[in-house]
Amino acid sequence: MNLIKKSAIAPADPGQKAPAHEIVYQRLKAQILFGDMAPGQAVTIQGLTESLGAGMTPVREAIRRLISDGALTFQGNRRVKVPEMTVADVEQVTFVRTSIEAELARRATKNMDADTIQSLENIDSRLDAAISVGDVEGYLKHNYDFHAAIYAQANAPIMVDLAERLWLRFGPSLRVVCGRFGTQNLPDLHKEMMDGLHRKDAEAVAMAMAQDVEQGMNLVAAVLAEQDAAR
Amino acid sequence: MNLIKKSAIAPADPGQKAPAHEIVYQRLKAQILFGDMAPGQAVTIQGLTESLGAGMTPVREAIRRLISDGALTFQGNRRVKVPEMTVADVEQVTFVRTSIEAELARRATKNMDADTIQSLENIDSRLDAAISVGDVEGYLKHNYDFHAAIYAQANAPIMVDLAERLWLRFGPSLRVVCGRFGTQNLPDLHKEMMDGLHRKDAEAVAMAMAQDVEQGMNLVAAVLAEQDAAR
DNA sequence: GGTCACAGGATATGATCAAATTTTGACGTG
DNA sequence: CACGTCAAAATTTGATCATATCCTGTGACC
Repeated sequence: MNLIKKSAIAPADPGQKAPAHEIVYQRLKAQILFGDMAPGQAVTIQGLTESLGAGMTPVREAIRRLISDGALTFQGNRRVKVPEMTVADVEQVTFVRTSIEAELARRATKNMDADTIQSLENIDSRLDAAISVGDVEGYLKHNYDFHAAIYAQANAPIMVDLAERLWLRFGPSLRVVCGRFGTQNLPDLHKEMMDGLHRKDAEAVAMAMAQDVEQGMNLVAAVLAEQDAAR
Repeated sequence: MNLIKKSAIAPADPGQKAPAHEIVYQRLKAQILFGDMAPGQAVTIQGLTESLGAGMTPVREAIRRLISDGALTFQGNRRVKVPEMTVADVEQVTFVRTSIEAELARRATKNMDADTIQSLENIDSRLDAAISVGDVEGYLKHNYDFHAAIYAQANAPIMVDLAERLWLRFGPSLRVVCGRFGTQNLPDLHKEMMDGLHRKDAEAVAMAMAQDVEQGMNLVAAVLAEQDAAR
């Protein structure tokens, strides 16, 4: 029997149970969500096999999933790139996000327990800290975590799945927004949400969520319009 | 220029430009949407390579895309199957579909031209014909086409994409509904939509669409509840 | 400016390895 | 003696890789 294990590419991986294509997918997803990818940037299979140390097949599968998610686009010729949103795209995303995420917030409020509220407070503190020191990646991560932690309480996996898919679409553009405005000038309504959660006022939380979403999307739209005008 | 075309495996297909994984994806999607797949049915890669005459890689990629679409589920053990919806799932799908598809109908009404209205009438006629003869597959196809043709006018690709994704989720269950109730007893509000389209009354069309969606989803929920009760 | 060859990259195949399910058989118990 | 339980072999299916083939865009050359 062959006792020599195959070359372990991933260094120091505690949970090596997940298949390679899953790992590749998660890593690419994180890169897209948290701003390592710029809109318009080309994505090549062979480039990823090197940078991620994985084979072609897992990378191909991960890319297909991300294309289906809307996180990458397939440009007829068989090249793949990070999509560049248009103002019309932002408008559609805004409509759907407002609808879905407000409802998720509403449902989450009803299931919310004290422990989760506390951990939300913690996440929001870290978020504020990241904002104050201009840590863009930290801002993006904690902001995502804040929303995700709320939605996780909604007990609505399908809606969460759809919401996540939409985040993947505007993730790269959010990075651009941060580059343009800096983290200091990114308002949010997290405090209002926390108020509503403490009071168990589902409608207040839903409304705050809707406004939070709209505010964020408006910033994205503004940057895109600015870019269009400059061109 | 090379005038000799590459060996065409598929016989007599004018558009042989599509790559294998795309063809496999489209065929599986159609099978899921139009009822060739039963909820709970196992999907094996090797089975598909045989039944579709394709290699493993294209089949794998198509399956990943469909998993991302929610049309198939990945059961931890790395097996794949057609998902079985729960009542809670139906409820979530209903909420989102109502919101998105009503809005799509609203927007489509504003862009609707006479030719498209005519072709909608034609589709609806074929739909009625399929209903009256109990042609389940025809019913599913034409019903889908009717909705798709409306949404195509909305000029909102992202929302259409999301809507399509939701159709893939409940497609297999719809087949079960037809098996339970027959096509005769499946009401719809297509006539009301057509009325609204002729009058260019976007709100009326949106409301009819919302009711149509809700009605259909209620049937699915009813069948699922029945199955749960029987167990 | 048009054509052709070349290079980079994507697609597709089959082989090989690993994991999970199913089959099979042995054993103990009622 | 029949049956149920458990375990290990065998088979089925999934995951990954290396390689071959094909497409697309580019640049050299006429």
